Amino acid sequence: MEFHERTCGSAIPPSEEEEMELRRGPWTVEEDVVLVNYIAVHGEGRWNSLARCAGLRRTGKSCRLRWLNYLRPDVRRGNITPEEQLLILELHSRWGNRWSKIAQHLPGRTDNEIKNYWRTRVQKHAKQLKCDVNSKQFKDVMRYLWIPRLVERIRAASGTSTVAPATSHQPEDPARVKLSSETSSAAGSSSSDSFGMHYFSPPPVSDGFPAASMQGGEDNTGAVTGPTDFTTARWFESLPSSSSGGYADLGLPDLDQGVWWDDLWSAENIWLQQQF
DNA sequence: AACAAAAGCAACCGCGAGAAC
DNA sequence: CGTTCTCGCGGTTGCTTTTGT
Repeated sequence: MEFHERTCGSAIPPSEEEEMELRRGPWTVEEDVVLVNYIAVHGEGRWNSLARCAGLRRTGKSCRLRWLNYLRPDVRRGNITPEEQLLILELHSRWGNRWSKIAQHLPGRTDNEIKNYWRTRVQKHAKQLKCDVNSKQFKDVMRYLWIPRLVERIRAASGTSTVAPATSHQPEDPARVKLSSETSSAAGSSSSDSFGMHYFSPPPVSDGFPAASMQGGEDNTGAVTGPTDFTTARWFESLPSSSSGGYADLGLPDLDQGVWWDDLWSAENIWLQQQF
């Protein structure tokens, strides 16, 4: 990192009084414009001096956060796709709450967005099941119900028998096509590679999830362990499919719709009682 | 239609790591 | 080598929007 003071150039330096009154709370359109324009000319980084030089009465932190989470051109907004849900579940089982690390594998998604997704969607339903998100019970639900269901949906959508890596273009999703062409500037430094790397690295046969997942944490090295010897295709093929009387028989509603959850979880509760 | 509760999300905070001085 | 500064991460807060009554 370099910490040389940014010279302010033409920007009018705020007076001491102004500097004392740092703005907080929601950003205005005007502030956004200033920040975007400034970064377009000077680039990002050195956020504190950037904030000063741009004439923004914000902390460097605030500017950085606004840029990374909202203003960056490659930020993706909108619903988390089933592919992304699947990846989040998998990577979280691997690394725990390492949101930024997880975000590196979801181009255009921010750590904040993934964190919010986890807290609002996943943790909520762990609570509904009266169990901890890190508990074996909940992970079994994810492993045996949620993830297979997502995989099934992805397979159904793609019309193929294998899970297409998220980097493979899906014509119905222009955003993804766009993103995949922008991977060099996307959130992760190795986004195209890593995203396709082990799009969904399936659990070892022995105990389902990778070891870390059952301890509710991350591996000590923090390293991506890479695809297991149990290939995606093999694991995927082993899953029950709708045509073979799989989870579709539970009559689970659409995963993308909020309403499906309650039904799903009640169905899962029943199913789990039968299984465990 | 009005209100309350819940959900979703943007933004802030505290902390630790690492580089510069 | 200690201090200062910046950055980035994860956790949390609180405002806004949506949903339910």
